[in-house]
Amino acid sequence: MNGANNTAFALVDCNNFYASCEKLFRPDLKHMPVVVLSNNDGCIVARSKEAKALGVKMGMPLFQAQAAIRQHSIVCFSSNYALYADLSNRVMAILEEEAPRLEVYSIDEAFLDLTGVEYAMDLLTFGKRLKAKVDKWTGITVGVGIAPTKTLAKLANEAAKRYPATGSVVDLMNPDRQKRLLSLVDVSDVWGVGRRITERLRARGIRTALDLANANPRAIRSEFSVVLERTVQELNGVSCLNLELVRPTKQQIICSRSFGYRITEKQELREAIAKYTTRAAEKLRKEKRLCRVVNVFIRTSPHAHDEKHYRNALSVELPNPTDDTRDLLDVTEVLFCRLWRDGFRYMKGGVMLADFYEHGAYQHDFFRADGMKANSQALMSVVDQINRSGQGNIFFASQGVSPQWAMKREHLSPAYTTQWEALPKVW
DNA sequence: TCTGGGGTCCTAGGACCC
DNA sequence: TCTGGGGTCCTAGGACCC
Repeated sequence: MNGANNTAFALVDCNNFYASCEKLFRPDLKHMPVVVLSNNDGCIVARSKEAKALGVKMGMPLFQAQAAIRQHSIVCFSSNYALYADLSNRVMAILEEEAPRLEVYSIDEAFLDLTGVEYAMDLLTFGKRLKAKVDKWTGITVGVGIAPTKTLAKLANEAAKRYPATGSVVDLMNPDRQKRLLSLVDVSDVWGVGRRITERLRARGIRTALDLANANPRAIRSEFSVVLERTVQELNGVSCLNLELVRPTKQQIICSRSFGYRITEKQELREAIAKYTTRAAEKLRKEKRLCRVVNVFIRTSPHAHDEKHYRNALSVELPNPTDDTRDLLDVTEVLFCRLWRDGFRYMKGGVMLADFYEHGAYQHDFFRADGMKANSQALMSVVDQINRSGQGNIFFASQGVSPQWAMKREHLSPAYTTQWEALPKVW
């Protein structure tokens, strides 16, 4: 915690990021309403500003939005993460040039440390220049919120979106301006205050962000948690949340998907679990870690009220940590067979890895045969290289050859920036 | 018919130990 | 007759985020 602080943060986030990425390569859609769908084309996860204006809600299931989509000719895209990740990297690279101390908070947001910048330049001017540069170089428009704490920077960024007169850049360093904004913001719009906490705060008469800022931090701590206490401090300009410059290594890796249709055959679900195991193992090796705990879960749809439900999960602790796909497949196969029950329509399954170790940092169990398979590292790195090369894929037989359960992606855009064949053509 | 995926942090409560 | 209390570790579940 910085007691006497002169910190300054900027939060830069990309407007309607996924929808903007899709529009970038389709100038014909420039003023058209566009939405981007979640995996399996299930829900709406991003909306262009035209789609928002038509009342399309975030998180709405596609089938519920169908009528509006047809009526207003809204254009739908399946999510294309290769494209979004690539454009995100471009935006982040530009931000880093301007403010080297930055934390990439999510695919479309970054916190920048602007401490000291005010001695060289007015912060509002800095923000406007930053925005102009990203807009011009990438075609992605961003909003910028500047404040002494991360939580206030989030609110400044919200205000930049909400009030067009700001030109999408808001400097909230001044305490009087902070108070004025806080009084206009509902407490549910504060970062870290979700649905549950909003209800409980309202019951105590705390309705606006200013009410929360004026609450007694100690009382908040005892009635809620240290997390919300920090939020109160942050709203008062006392910085408690520091910039995380290096991404902390992951604590767990999850690979799970809803299926394109309900699965009733054991062999199909087995193949799906094998596929997720393989993907999780790839992620694990990318993190350069070994894992010791493996968890498998399967379940039916929680939304289907007129059929029987089943959900279950099992984990196991391995004798020795591993990153070898073959070891993990052995384990998830056994767990899966113990989980499987006939007679259900399965909607989703997944694999979770946890309890990570660095290579060489783990003392192998003396009394067990050394778990490491011969040539494990060499084999796995060859597999990873081939699969990354784009020249083809090799996979383990247990995944099945041509899975029918694969994701539904009926509205996928081309890989504009990551595959030569898909580059847009200019005539 | 059709409802995402992948994370983090905190807390309460039980097990266990001395 | 009367049977402690404090500390640590682990796990499940809740709440939040994008």
